[in-house]
Amino acid sequence: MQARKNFNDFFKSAFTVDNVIFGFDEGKLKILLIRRNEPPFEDFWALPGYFVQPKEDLEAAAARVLREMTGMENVYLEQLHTFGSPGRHNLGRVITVAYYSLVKIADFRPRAAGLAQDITWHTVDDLEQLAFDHEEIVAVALDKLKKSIRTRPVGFELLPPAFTLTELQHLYEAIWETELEKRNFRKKILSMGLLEDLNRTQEGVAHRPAKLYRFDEAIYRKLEESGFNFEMKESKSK
Amino acid sequence: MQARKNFNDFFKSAFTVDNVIFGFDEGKLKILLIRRNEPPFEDFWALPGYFVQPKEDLEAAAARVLREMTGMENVYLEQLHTFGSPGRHNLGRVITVAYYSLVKIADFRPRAAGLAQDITWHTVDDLEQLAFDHEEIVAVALDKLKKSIRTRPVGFELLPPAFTLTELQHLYEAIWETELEKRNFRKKILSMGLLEDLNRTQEGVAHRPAKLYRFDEAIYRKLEESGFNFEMKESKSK
DNA sequence: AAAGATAGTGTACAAGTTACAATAAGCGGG
DNA sequence: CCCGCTTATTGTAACTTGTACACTATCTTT
Repeated sequence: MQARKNFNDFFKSAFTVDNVIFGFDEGKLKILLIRRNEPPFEDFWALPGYFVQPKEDLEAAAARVLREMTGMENVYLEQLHTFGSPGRHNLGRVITVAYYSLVKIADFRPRAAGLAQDITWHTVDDLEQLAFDHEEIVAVALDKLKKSIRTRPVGFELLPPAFTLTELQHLYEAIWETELEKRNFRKKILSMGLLEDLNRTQEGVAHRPAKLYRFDEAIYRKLEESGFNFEMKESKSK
Repeated sequence: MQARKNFNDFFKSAFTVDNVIFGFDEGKLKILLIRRNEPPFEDFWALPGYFVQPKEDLEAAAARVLREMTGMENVYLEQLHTFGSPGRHNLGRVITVAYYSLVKIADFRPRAAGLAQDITWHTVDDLEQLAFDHEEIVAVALDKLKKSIRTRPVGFELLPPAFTLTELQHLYEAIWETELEKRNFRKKILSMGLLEDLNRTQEGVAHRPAKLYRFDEAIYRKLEESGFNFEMKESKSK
């Protein structure tokens, strides 16, 4: 096949992590983008990302980027896909491990500090052209998110600790780009027994205030162990 | 944050692809392993893998490894997860992009040729210790496969072009490590309309021969476009 | 107190899932 | 050729889940 090589003879490549950070606000699904202030793709919006350090674990690198850019810690973070086409970066070969995270947008405090870069939320259905292959990465992340909220209770990561059923429904509708039937949605989600009624209601709304719920993760863990499968369906109806 | 660096100052790492190649034979789920003939982990079984070449796409590298090791082409291949702990390789930092593939084991012709290495199938439920972190990679692949056959008709990739319903059922049972109820399994899979009855039967068996079916991918594509979702459930019963 | 807005709820029908057992079709041996 | 062995094939009733659909309740504002 080929002669035995010394380890250091093998090709090495730069590698980064890029983070698709999802948030939910004003009834819309958003992602956090950073405006580049140096070439290549200067002035384009891009996914937050950075080079992985020599002794740094991949997930740690993704968490670091998240912390440095947004000040947020302990948020939902999961590896998505690795993108490594030889031509994806024009300064040389860069392989990127993409992560996606789900954050409560209210906790976001942009840490623009030393960066002098814009960091802002963009609604996903009207993105301009992004740097590098980041549009493709976002597309893969969206696809993953759509599947993910179907089979795991991750949607709650995008909502505040106390939320109304209508807010939760709007979240699903925004991600799936469908409309769901109110009574059936409530029946389904409540029947799983994962929501705790907080016996509180919304305040400051000009109509009947809705009850507030929280997601009970402890119960979910217990149910999961005994074979329970979370599952929501995109029904076809209005 | 930090001074602007020249691109070439960033840390670089070696990159490999590793391939979890699944097959199904004798009613058991198997994976293809290669016995290492050089340190580190000399004489340990390992996943087939190799360094990614400078201008090579990741998926192309995975396909190349598959071809070189097994002679197989055009098989099901999908990216699984990227493993990059700083300590996972003791000669230096090596990041591996793991792929998994599903092959028809009957097509396998080991190309041991120049390699002088053993390449053999191992049943997944009794693996010895593997090289590097390959046990973890296999575990992730197994997990993925279990989920995958539930929601996409990929199981057929592991079966010969013509198969019986019992074989298909055994495949699901092997992967899920459950037993399924015969009548309900058949009803479910046939009701999807994805199987074409070949009007042929098994030969050379000492009992009533079973009908042979094939998976009709064209129909699946059509159904998928119109919103159909493949879905099989691990029922709890025998 | 009336208007405006959103919250909250029940029921009948359809579709899908589950549990369960008897008959059919080949082969091989006597 | 008949019997026994082995696996293949099939239906139905009870139950669970999904779907379609519209009215009343509660709060705020004027």
